[in-house]
Parts: sequence; structure tokens; C-alpha cells
Amino acid sequence: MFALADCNNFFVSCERVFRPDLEGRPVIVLSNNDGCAIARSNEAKALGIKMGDPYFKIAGIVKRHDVAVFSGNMTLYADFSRRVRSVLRDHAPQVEVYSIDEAFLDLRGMQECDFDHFAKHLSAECRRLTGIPVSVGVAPTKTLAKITSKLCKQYPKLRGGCYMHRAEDVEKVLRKFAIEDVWGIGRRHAPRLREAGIISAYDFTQLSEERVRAKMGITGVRTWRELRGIPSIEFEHSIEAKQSICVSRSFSSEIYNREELMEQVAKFAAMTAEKLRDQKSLCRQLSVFAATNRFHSDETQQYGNIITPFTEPTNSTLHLVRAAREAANDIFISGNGYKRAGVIASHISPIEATMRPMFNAEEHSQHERLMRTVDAINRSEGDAKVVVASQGMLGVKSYSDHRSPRYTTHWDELPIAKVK
DNA sequence: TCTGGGGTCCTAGGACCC
DNA sequence: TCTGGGGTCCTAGGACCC
Repeated sequence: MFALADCNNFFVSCERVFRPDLEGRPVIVLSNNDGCAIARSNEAKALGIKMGDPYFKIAGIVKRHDVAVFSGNMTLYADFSRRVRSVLRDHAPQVEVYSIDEAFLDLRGMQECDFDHFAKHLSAECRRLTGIPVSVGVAPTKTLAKITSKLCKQYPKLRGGCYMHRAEDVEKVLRKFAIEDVWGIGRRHAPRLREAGIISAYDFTQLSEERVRAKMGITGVRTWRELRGIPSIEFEHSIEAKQSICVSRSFSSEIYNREELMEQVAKFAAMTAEKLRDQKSLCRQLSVFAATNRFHSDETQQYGNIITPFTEPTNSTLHLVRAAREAANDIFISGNGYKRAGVIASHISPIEATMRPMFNAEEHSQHERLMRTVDAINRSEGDAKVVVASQGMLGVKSYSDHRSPRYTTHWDELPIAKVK
């Protein structure tokens, strides 16, 4: 058996932990730059606010219904995510962290277990110890566990946990489960399937394997098998290092100045280098892009993209910032307004498995020490205390007008600290 | 005025090799 | 006119996820 533990309306739930007055009220959390709604309380969903709705388009609803609005506070959410994971690890033999708000549990080591009781108990423990409501679905495959956890959200009677395994129960649930809501059926295939009369998850299971393979390839077959109760998606027991690392942002307003674009991109490169060092990796390639505002169709459009290979694998802020600035300089065209930019590190390998450079060994080790020292200072004194000068002294050019305090990680931001 | 960010896997086709 | 066969590696693009 597998379980999926899924935090309900996660970002909203994090905000509510320190704002219990918002219980029962519509709440949304916005993406970077206060651009789109990326998390909604049930009350906000009921008002018709959709995932990804631009904030300016729902401003009317927000005002009329007094919706509480928050800018994304990723530091806070990451800390709550860590707390929930810690509770999960205390209750299951194996945990696979799937996203910031979801984790699979491998329960194959727990043969003689009342899984329904287990699911409800785990949900209650997460709530008690972290304040976050979590839905726990247990089923014979990961895909079915996903569906089961959605049931928990739909039916409060299940008290946050449910075990689904009997064939007749599975069939009953799948008959009512819309095909487009199945994990692995995306926006591309769902309409095609619907046209072919495949409306429910159950309909999909009744197709022949050959037909599924022909239409959707091996990934479709996996989903098909999982819905039929045959585990076909691996449980990932260990966290692999990322194969690519990307830092990108939209800006609060277009950038028309060459040096300003170069500084912004340099910041992204510095953040990328830190992430590489955090996972003890090196990269052999950096790709830099900068794009104009795609929503302004009357203006000159550009999507500039430059790939820089490194002769030696690196995770040095100095190397990445230099490459990023040069690329941004080459992409920049005077007169264009850049609304979004980013960098992507790829061809990533672990530091351990990488050959030491044959030349410049001395310089290389000094460089490593410098980066270690910078990381140590920034960890203890707060982010970006030490930066490369060519990043500029300002932050990323973006709005976050409704950000809550980082209650659990930044003491100085607590409301009480400001009272004195 | 205002429209998110960060990943993975699969597949087809080209380059290249013997 | 005729113009092998098979294998690997790499890459770009598509589809999916939260």
C-alpha cells in the first residue's frame, strides 16, 4: 500500500496558522510580483477564483467579498513543509517528498495495519503538531492514493484520512472521478479522451492497453495500469540531486537599461550558484534568457537566449555571475523592455565524481574556500549580506505588497518585536 | 497600470560510429 | 542505375506535474 499526504490549500493554511481570524473567510495567496492567485481557501474557490487567475482581473471579487490577500511568503511555507515532513517521517517507514505540499509514503513494510485508522490518525497528528490540515489517502498504487486523498477533501466525514482498496469501492469511486482530474492526464490528452467518450477514470480503465499505448505512449499505459491497481510508478526512496536548476522572475515593470538587466540576471546567477553548492553539484552549462512582455503584442517582442558552456564544471558565484552578465549584455537590445529573465544551470554532476582540475589547483582550492566562507556568512547573518558587486545593491525588481511576517524563521519580523 | 516559477520524463530525429 | 545495417549519444520539443 501507498499513501499520499497532501496539505489542504497549503499556502493559505500556512497563513492561517498565525491568523486564526481568517478561518472560514476567503483567502488567497499570490505568485511572485503579486501576479496571480496560486493558492485559494475553499471559500475563495467557491467565489469562482481559479488557480492562476491574474490578480488585477479578480480585484473586483476580492473587494466585494473582502477576500484576504497575501503575497507569497516562500520562506514561511518551506518551513511548514519541513515540519509536516518531519511528522510524516515519524509515522511511515519510507517518505518520498513529491512537492512542497505533498509526499508519498511507502507502507509496504506495514502488513498488519488498519490503514483507515492509520490515515485518520496521521492527518490528526499533522494538524496537532504543525497546525496544517493534511489529507491522507491510502491505496494500492500512487495514482489511486492521489484520488483517495482528494476524496478526503471532498468528504469531511472521512476526517482527513481514507483507505480505498476493495475492487467494488475503487470502481464506484473511479466511475465518478473525472478523467481530467487523474494524475498524469493533462490538458492535452483530457479533451481528446473526452471527445472519444472517455469521461471518467473508470472509462479509461476499460480501454485496451494497445489503444492507450498508441494514443499516449508508455506514460499513459503506466497511469492506466495504476488505475487498475497495478503499481507502475516507482517509489523514489532517495532524493536525487536536481539535473537542472533554474532561477527566473518577472519584473514589476519593464527594464530598458542594459546595466540594470545585467544586474538582475547576475542576482539570478548568484542564487543558482548557491543552490548548486547546497546540493553539492557542479554545472557545465549556463543558459540565460530575457524576454519582453508577451502580453503587449503591440510592442517589439524578443526572447533572447544564450547558452554558455564552461570548460571546467563549476558552482562558483564568480564564474556564473560573469557568464550571466556577458550573456545578458549580448541579449540586450536598446529600446526593448524586458519583463522577464532567468538563468538555467544544466549538465550537472556531483562534486565528488568530478575530476580535480589538473591546472590551477591552487587557485581552485582558494576559490572553493571563498565560496564556503561566503555561504557561511550569508547563512548566519541573513541572505545576501555578502554579494558580488556586479549584482548591484538592490533586490530583484518585484512587488510583494501583502507579504506576512516570516514568523517561524525571522524573529525580528514578529509583530511583537515591533511593539517596543 | 496589473498576467508565476521550477521541475521531470519521453520521444523522434540527427550526428556519428563501425 | 545502383547507394547496408545497426548501434549509441545527444538534443529539442512535447507533455506532464505542483
